[in-house]
Amino acid sequence: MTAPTLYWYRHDLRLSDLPGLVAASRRGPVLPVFILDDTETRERPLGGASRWWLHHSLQSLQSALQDAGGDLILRRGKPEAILRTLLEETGADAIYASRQYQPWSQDLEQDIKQLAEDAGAVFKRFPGTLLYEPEAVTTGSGTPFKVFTPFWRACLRQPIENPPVEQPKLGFPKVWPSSEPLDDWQLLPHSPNWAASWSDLWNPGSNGAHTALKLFLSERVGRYAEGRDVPGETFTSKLSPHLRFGEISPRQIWWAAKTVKRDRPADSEAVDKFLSEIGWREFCHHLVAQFPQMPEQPFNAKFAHFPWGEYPEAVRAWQKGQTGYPIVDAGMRELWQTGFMHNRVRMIVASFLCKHLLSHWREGETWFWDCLLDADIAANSCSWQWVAGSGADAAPYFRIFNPVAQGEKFDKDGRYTRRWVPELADLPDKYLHKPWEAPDLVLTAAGVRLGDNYPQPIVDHKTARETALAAYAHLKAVTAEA
DNA sequence: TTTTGAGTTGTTCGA
DNA sequence: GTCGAACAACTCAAA
Repeated sequence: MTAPTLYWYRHDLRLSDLPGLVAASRRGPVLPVFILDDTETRERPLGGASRWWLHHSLQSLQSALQDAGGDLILRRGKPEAILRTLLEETGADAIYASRQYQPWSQDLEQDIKQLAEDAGAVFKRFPGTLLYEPEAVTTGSGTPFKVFTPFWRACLRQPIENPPVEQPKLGFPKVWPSSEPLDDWQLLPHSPNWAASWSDLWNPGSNGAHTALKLFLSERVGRYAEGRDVPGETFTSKLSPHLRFGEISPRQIWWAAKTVKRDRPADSEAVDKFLSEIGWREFCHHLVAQFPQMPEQPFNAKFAHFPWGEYPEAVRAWQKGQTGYPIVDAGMRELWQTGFMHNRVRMIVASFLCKHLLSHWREGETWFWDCLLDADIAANSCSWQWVAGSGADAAPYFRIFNPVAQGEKFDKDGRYTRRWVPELADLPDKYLHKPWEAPDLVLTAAGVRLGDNYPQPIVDHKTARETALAAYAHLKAVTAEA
C-alpha cells in the first residue's frame, strides 16, 4: 500500500490552483493538516481579527475536504514537533507544502526538511502563493529591485504562461490521525464578541473569494482607476483577506483579469491598474524575503536616527478614532468595527500617526496587525515603512497628508465620514472635515459639542506639519555628521 | 564605468 | 477657483 503524503496547509487554504496539492495527490493518498502555532517561539502570533477569519476559513476548507471524501487534520503547537509526530503516527513518507516568505519561514522550512530526512521522508515546497518567486525577479546586475516601477515592469516581461490548475482528484487514507476540534482553539472572540456582525460583512473561504472576484470584475473594475480612491463608494475588490489566507491564488486573479482584458478592452487600463496592486503585494513579499528585518528595522538605515516620540495618549486617541480629525477617526472606526479599512484612508491615518503624532510606524503596524482581517507581515510592514518614509521606494518624508484636504478631496459628499462618525452626520459638507471652523450656530444645529461629544483636534495641522519637517531636518543633520 | 532619466497615492504658496 | 512650481536631494536601474 502506498504511504500517504502529508499536505501541510499554511497560507494557502484552498483546493484549486495549489501545485503542492496536485503533486501530493499524484503520489497517492493525501493527509491534509493545518497547524496552529501560537507558541510564540518563531511565528508571530495572529492578531484578533485574523483569528476570526482563520476560524471561518478553516471551517470552509474542512467542509470542502469532507465533501471530497477526506478531512482536514487540525493540530496546535510547534510545526516541527507536530509534523515529526504525524510522520510517525501515519507512516507518511513525504511532507508537501506551499513555500512561504515570512521572515521566519526559511529557517522553519530548513528545519522541516531536516526532520523529514531524519525520519526517512522527503519535504518538498511548491510555489502558488506569489506570481513570481523572489529569485526570479532581479535587476540586470542580479540584485533585488528597490523601486516598484522597474520591479513590476520586469515582472510583466515574464508572462504567466500556465493557467491555474483545477482541484485534483484526491485520494485519502483509510485510517486518520486524531484532529483537534476547531472550537477548542478559541479563535473567535467572546465576552465581548466584537465580531458579531462580521459574518454579514465577510464570507471567508474559497467560495467567498471567488464570489468577490467575480463581483469585482463584472461590476466594479471598470471604474477602479478613479473609484478606488473614494472610500464612500465600493470600487475596490475587498479580496485582501482572501489573498492573505490563500483562499484564492494571485494566479487565479491574474487569469480572470486577463479574460476581462480580452473581452472588454475598454476596461483594460483599469484592470492593469488593479493588477499593479497585486504587483505591490508581490513587491512587498519579495522585499521581506530579501530583508527579513522589515517588520522591526527601517529598510532605509538612516531612519534609525529618526526622533520618533512616545505619546501613548495620542496613540490611544488615534486607535479609538478620537483625534478630532473626522476622516482619520472615520478610518480608525471602520477598522475597529469591520476589520478592514479603505486603502486611501489607510494612507491618511498612517501619515497622521507617523507625521502628525510623530509616533513610530511600529505602533501603527502593531495595531493594524491586531485589527486587520488582511494583516500580512509583508504588506503591513512594507506599507507602514512606505508611509513613514523609511521604506523601499517610499513617500518622501516632507509629503505630509493634510487630513482636511484629503477628506474634502476624496470624501467630498461626506458619505464615508458620516457613516463612521455619526455624531457629525448633521454637519453640512462645508464643515464636516473641519468642525472646529464651524460657527457655533451650525454646530448647535447639528448637535455637535466639540470637546464633549466629539473631540477638538488633538494636534494643530500646521504646527504638527512644521514639527514633522523639523524632525526630518534633524534626521538629515544627524546623518550628514555620520 | 559613467551618465542619464526617473521615481504610487501630496501640500503649499503665489500668481 | 485654478495652475505651476517648489519642496530635497537621493538612489535606483539601465543604457
